[in-house]
Amino acid sequence: MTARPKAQPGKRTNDPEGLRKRVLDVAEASLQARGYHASSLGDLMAAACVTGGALHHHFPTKKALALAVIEERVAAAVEETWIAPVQAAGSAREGVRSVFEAVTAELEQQGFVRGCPLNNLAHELSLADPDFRTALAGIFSAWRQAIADKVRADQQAGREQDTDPQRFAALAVATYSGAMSMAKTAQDSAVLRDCLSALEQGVSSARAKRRRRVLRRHRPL
Amino acid sequence: MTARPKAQPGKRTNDPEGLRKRVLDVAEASLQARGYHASSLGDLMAAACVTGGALHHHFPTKKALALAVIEERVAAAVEETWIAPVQAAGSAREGVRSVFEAVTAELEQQGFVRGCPLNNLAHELSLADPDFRTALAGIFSAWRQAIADKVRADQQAGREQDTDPQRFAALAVATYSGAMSMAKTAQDSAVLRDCLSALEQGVSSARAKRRRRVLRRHRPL
DNA sequence: GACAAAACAGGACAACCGGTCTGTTTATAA
DNA sequence: TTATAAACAGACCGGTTGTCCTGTTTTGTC
Repeated sequence: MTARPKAQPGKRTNDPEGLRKRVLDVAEASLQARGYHASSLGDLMAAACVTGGALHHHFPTKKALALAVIEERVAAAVEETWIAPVQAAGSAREGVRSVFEAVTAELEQQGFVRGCPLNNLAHELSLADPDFRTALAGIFSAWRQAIADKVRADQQAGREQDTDPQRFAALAVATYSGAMSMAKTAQDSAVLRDCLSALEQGVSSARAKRRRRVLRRHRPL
Repeated sequence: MTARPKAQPGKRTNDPEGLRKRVLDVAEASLQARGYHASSLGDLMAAACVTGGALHHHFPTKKALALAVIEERVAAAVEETWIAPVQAAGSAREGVRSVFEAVTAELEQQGFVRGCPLNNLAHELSLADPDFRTALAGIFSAWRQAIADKVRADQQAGREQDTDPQRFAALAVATYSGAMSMAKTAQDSAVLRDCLSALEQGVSSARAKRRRRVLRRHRPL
């Protein structure tokens, strides 16, 4: 049984910020787990222990609530798990690798793949509403931009001369998004490791983590 | 105004297969455009000119209908646009490239990005229902398998010795899925080209789409 | 033609959803 | 204290959803 915040009917204390935070917490979790259309305001109200009047006071419509989650929570999540670590890393390549590994390790530990919040909502809402689409596209853009900027910083330090910043960033984000999509569907994070390995060995050369098997014995004539 | 099939109330002709096909057509389009939860059976019935009784006769529940779309239509779409072309290509790498280019060209021509049907549904339904998840995971698996098999065929022909089939396939599918996700959100297919370029030049070297450059001149100290 | 099963028509219904509305309580400032 | 607005409570409503149910028609078979 999950602990319910706010219960005593005795007294009441106005706490707009706290209530707003509680609603956003619950909404963020529900949007991540069930998506937009499958999340009902009734469930959210019950989970956050908030009445309809209070909810409507802070978020006039369901769309407004979801938009707030996207702009405040999803964007922050991308910032926290991707942008900041990449900026703090020794290089763009190293940053991407470390985020991949950190996320993979976290997924393996908790044994359940919830998927990328941004991608989850992007797929469901991009075509449904232009406001949603714009907000989500902005987060994707900032994500790629941060990685591309890091590549440019590397280049100014004399490294990564042959790497196109924009393309590298697009590939990193796309690979991560797609890998998380598969991991979520298969409920198995192994594909994330495969993708990271393939990314690192440059798609073409392998030599791989262990000895590759040669077996160039029988070639079809 | 879209043309409505079946209209004359004069006579009626039983056509189970045709009706079923019409429903699946409409359902496939709606699931692709609006997703599962935002697609109402009422709209589908109207669009396909099918009564509730007929719909219920062929598909007892909404879930059964969506499952049929996934197993018959989405799987077929992946087969048609990815698996078959890759198998028919001269090599795995060439196959991946040609599909990327074909899809990109098609998107640029129609000026609208609907996204990948498989990924769209995977994000919305993977966590919602285990039956959905299993069906979608199977398609992802077959997709990767086909690419990996092609790499193995290349290897038996003496090529791609340093490529890990499984990892290459995972990277190809993930990159495509993620790129489509961004393209859909931004309503711009440019990112697909970026990803393909980055994929082809092996992530590490840029110097444009031809000639790999070696230049192991300055190594970071 | 008789009969059974499949194919289809169409209404009914209960549950639910999101939004609105009115009223009450709390905080703020004069 | 008093007025003023923000913060919250809680019931209410119209519309929609997916599903079910009872009939009717068509089709195939003997």
